[in-house]
Amino acid sequence: MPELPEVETIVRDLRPHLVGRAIAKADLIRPSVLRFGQPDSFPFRLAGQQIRAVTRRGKFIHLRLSEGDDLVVHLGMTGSLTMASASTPRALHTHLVIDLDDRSQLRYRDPRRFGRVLLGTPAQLSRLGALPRLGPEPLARGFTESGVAESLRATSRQIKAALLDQAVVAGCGNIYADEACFLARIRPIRRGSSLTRAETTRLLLALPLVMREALRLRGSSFSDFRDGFGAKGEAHEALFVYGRGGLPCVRCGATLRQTRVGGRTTVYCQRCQR
DNA sequence: CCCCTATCCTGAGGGC
DNA sequence: TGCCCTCAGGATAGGG
Repeated sequence: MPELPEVETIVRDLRPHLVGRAIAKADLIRPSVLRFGQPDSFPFRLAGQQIRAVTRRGKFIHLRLSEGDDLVVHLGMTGSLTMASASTPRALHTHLVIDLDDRSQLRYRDPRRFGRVLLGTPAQLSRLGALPRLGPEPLARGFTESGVAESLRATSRQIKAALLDQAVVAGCGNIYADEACFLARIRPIRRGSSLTRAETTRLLLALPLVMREALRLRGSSFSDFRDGFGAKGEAHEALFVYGRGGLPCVRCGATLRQTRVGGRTTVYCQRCQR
């Protein structure tokens, strides 16, 4: 599941191939993936526009286009956005293909279809609430002082459920929520209101740490994640707890406990994490 | 307002 | 081998 480090890996991969390129043609193979914008006019609106910038906000990828549009992509659970040559056969579940003026292609694929594509000017997208409100960026300067600590300590929800809320922290998903809780030695099932200031501080230091390390390793590829060229990352081999329920804790050797928080599989060490 | 659960969807993996 | 069942989860609608 692409979270912040995976999405950032893709953005950095794609940026040098996309910026400055013009869109020659767009093929919206499965119109239902377009959640904002008109499917019928979509190809005409994109054709001829130049890609000016490729950026990320939370788990959203933004292609800023020359006529003022943003083409926005969210990868959901199983989405991928990759460069390909026009001669490569398209994989099953490819929903959008964009031909560029250098005869390369940008392909959007998403078997499970939890992802989405949006097209509009930033004003249109924000005016009609097409994009959700997003909290601070964990990798931005000032993250630990951004007010996240206060919102975590103010909620009665389980701390991991709050971390997964994109309005609280942008870009955090199931993997790195578990990893950050482990590194901070905090039980993910604790209520936010039960955390001390010292504990929220540890958590807000741990989250960027685990994300930077995952970014260095080009993301976690459990089943579906692929970078901008279709290759796997290596961060999943370095994870402390995610996917390791029932296995020994890397720190103390105790058996890692697996439960559910907010409908998500959650793994933690009963001895290390209080 | 706040919190929680069900829902969308396909493919992988287990059991028999 | 093949069939059926369960499970994985990001975002969000709707209920309590």
